[in-house]
Amino acid sequence: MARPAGIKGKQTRQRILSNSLKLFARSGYAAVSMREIAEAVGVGPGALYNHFATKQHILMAIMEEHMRALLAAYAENTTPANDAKNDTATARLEAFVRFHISYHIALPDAVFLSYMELRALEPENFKIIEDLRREYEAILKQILHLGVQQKQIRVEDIHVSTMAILAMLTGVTSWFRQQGRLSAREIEDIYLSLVMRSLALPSEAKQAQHLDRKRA
Amino acid sequence: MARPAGIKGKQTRQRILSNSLKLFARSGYAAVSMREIAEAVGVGPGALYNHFATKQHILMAIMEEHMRALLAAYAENTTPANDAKNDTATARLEAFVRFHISYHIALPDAVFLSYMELRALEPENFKIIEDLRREYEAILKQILHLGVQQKQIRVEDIHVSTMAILAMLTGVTSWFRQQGRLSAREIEDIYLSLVMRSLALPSEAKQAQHLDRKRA
DNA sequence: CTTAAAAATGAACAAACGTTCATTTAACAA
DNA sequence: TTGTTAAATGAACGTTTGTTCATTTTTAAG
Repeated sequence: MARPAGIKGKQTRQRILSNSLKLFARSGYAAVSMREIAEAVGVGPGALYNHFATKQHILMAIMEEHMRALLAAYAENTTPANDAKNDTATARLEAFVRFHISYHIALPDAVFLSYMELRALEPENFKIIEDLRREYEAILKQILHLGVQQKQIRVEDIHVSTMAILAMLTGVTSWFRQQGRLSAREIEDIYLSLVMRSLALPSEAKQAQHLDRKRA
Repeated sequence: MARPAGIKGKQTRQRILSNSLKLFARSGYAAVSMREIAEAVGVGPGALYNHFATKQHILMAIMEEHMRALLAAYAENTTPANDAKNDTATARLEAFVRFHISYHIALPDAVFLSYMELRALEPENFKIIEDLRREYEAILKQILHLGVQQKQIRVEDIHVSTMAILAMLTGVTSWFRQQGRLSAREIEDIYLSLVMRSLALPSEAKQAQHLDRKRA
């Protein structure tokens, strides 16, 4: 009887999300109008409301899907097989740093938006995204905890170190350009060295020397 | 109703700036209306235009005054007398980190705003603020250059390291709360340790070797 | 084909926007 | 005191805002 959830509809929904993401990231949520979004998608203003109840719902869908995709990508990156190999804090830390940098370089708009527009979320939506964010932060925090237990790293304060390292790593999105002089892999290596040394990891010097030789 | 007694223009100007700063930092430039600002200041909407030509002029005044104050504060912090003592990159780096953290903890709203609302600036205003920002970044970059020359630090890439360290330090504003468990000085110390180790300073390397006797 | 839901339209709405302006008042110099 | 000006008012203007809705078109099942 009823028309099954049209494939055409899902396509438009995706186009609304991707175009909104671009516009929100460039100009900010409050500065983008529904008419701008509609024009970018190539539909009339009213069509947007067949897929999202309000402008806020568009923002929330972008943020929530991004945060869940981020957590899912990390979970997949850290399969049981990989986790068995990465039984030391050092190995897990390296895996985390590489994952974080590469993911953030690949999706700078979504990362930027999810950080910048938290304040545009209504309280109940804010709470949901903030919880997902804390879940992600907890991953790194646990790695640092493990590292301290295993006496592989030394830090003054686990919480502050977690926040400091995440800020440093996420900051890559503010200057990285796809056509720049450094490849994604090189940037990974540089950030990894900075992080490893900042945590006073024993193998840090070895790693840094290795990179020095490669560069020279 | 009309002009209240004992109120001077300069005072109102300052009140407009400070209230706008609070509102812009909380909700974002585009999401704050001139009427909201006027209400916070305690005047009618029209009164704002006796002091600023447009809403954009208010934002620009806040940002430019903040950036110039930041540069002036660093210049004052680094007097010729202090600079003579701090003739090593290590000493200058410590001074920079302590200055940056304490300044950013003291004025989180202005820092946050000047970083978040760059995109709300019209092109010519954007260029002015971006130049001031680069001027500040150049301070740290020069310190790293000096450190490399003096062989006091070792980094894979000076530019990336500069951006990474600044992102890490500036990130303190996103989690620091005045009533938290750590004092400003303790936070300074923690960030300083992270930065010093991440740049593989000789004194820190020695400690790292101590922890890693096998390799030493 | 018929039918009914899904999707898109674009005019319309009330509210809010940044800004203007004629007007009134406070402050100060002469 | 008088004259001038900076400061404040609040209604008003023309736009733009997010959203709604009657209507039409598209799609696919029966």
